[in-house]
Amino acid sequence: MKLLRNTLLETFVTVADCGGFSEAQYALGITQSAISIRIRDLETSLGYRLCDRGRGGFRLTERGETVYRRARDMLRSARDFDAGLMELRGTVTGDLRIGVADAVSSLPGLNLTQALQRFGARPNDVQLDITVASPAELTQQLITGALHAAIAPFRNQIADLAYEDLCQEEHRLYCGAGHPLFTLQEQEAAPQDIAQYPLCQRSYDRLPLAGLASGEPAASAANMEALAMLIATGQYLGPLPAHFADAWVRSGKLREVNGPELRWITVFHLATRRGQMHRRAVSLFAEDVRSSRQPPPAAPSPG
Amino acid sequence: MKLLRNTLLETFVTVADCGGFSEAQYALGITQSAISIRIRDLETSLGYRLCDRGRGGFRLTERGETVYRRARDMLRSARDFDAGLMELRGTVTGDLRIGVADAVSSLPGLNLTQALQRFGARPNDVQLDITVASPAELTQQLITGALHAAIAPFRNQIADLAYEDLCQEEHRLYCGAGHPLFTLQEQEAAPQDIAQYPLCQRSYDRLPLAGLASGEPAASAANMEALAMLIATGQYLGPLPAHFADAWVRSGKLREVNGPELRWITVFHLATRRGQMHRRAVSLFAEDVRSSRQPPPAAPSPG
DNA sequence: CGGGATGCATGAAATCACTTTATGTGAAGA
DNA sequence: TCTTCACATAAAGTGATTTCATGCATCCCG
Repeated sequence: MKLLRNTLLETFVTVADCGGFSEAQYALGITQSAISIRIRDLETSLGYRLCDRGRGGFRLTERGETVYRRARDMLRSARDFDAGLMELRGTVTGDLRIGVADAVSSLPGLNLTQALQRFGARPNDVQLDITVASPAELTQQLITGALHAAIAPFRNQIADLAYEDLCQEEHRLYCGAGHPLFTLQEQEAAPQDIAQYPLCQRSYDRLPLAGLASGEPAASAANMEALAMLIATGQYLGPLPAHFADAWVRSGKLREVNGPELRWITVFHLATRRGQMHRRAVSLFAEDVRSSRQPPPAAPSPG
Repeated sequence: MKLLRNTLLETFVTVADCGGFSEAQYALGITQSAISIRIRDLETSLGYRLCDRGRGGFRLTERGETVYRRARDMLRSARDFDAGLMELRGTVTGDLRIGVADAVSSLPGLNLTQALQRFGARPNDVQLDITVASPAELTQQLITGALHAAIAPFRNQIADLAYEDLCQEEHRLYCGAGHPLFTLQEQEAAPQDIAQYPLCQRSYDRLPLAGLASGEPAASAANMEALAMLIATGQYLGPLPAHFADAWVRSGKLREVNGPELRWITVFHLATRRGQMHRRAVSLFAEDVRSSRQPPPAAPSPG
């Protein structure tokens, strides 16, 4: 159902996303001709040009950029509005846009796969959309309404959002084959030993490696897999979530650096925009996430 | 221009406002027949009944109430969205909904009439809408977007809103003809004398009459004119803005009660929702309000 | 209990808006 | 120069909306 929509604006946003009229005709399911007319009509009623187009390429004008951003956000909240009205009927419909931090799938305290299964098993007609991004980006998107819920370690919490503790993640320090500490057997490395080696970190959300990091890390990566590769080069020491590094350790590519104070705990949260919970799809998903938490592993049972 | 609108929802909101189909046909400018069809279509696509109607009267259903509130708010922000796009053209259009505290027109530090004149003299095509309400109500309406700007003494300031000092208002204590203190000539009344008489106050936004008020005021009024009438009965003492009480004093209906600590200063603010200033109509109005402030009267020049 | 008035629903015809089909235009590239 | 590409435009078809005319149920009044 589409109540609060506008064909012209939707066309414009899709065209901007597709980067041209001819490409957009497949996304919109109408002919290029119709798109041309719609954009012309939109420009006419606005009174200014939204994009330069033609054989020379497609480009939004400055105003077009502004209109694009506003229209995209507005259409999103219009979809949510529609979904809210539909949910009064009792059914659960609309978009559910969730965002997660990276490597969240192997988090020991939370079985997100199970949560998604449970949500999908409910009688609903919801269009799921999952994004992976940094906590800062997730926060931004929650505020604008681009996301309904997000799961990540939110170090900086915002008053406009509601946070709920989900589980913990343990970070440890690792080195790769070829690193001087890699061959060190069983012994603990002293803090001053460690401090002399270059570190690598995630480009956002740095752990407080107090005393270790001498200023800026020598290398950084936005992605967890990429960070692990950096460490595996043997050139850097770097922190990784234990659950994520396990596979790398088992395959012999990484090795934990033991030492005092070399383990950190990060708390994962479920964040939602306050007042967003009235969307049933959102609150149901939150419920499914909660019930998919797993008790912390009380020492792995010896096989 | 109307870009992001929905005929069905607008019809429903208008019908709800008008309290029936036949009344709404004049407001909407279409026949009752068309209204009937629109409401039916809306109900069909939503899947539930919005209102009971017929010769037996018109009444929103419970869901209808919810849809009404949400639709009203959504349509308002849709109008603002449209206005924002139009303003990119350079013209100033759309709604400008402002709210003021009561008796703001005679405020000595601010010539609101002049501000409105200046705004109206600008080349614009803005539909003005002015409401009078209590500071608390104004705050609420600013948050929901029902108002773009408000002028009042905002004692409790909210983080979501931006406040700007405008001017001060002096409150004094008054009594009416027939009150024991009314005949007291020129002398000051002692605090303990005053404390024995019943007080009346505004039902919201009470002044800190520390030491005077023995608990709750004996009477209260939501409206300044009403409060003045209460005082004029001679039964109560009560605070009023000096500029407002002047006319009453001159006509002999009220008289100031002199005494130590019997004058209070209230600060008037211009409040807007943060991020609302990008609407040009709003920022222009704010400018006009600012430039219509008047320096505090440095003792009236003797004629 | 019956007549008139009121408030809404419905069917058919008219109107309006939007889409497609077919073709034109102008720039880039061979 | 010729072809291709990306969009613009005209004409005609299709579908959705509106009005007009009328029907139905309820309420008011005597």
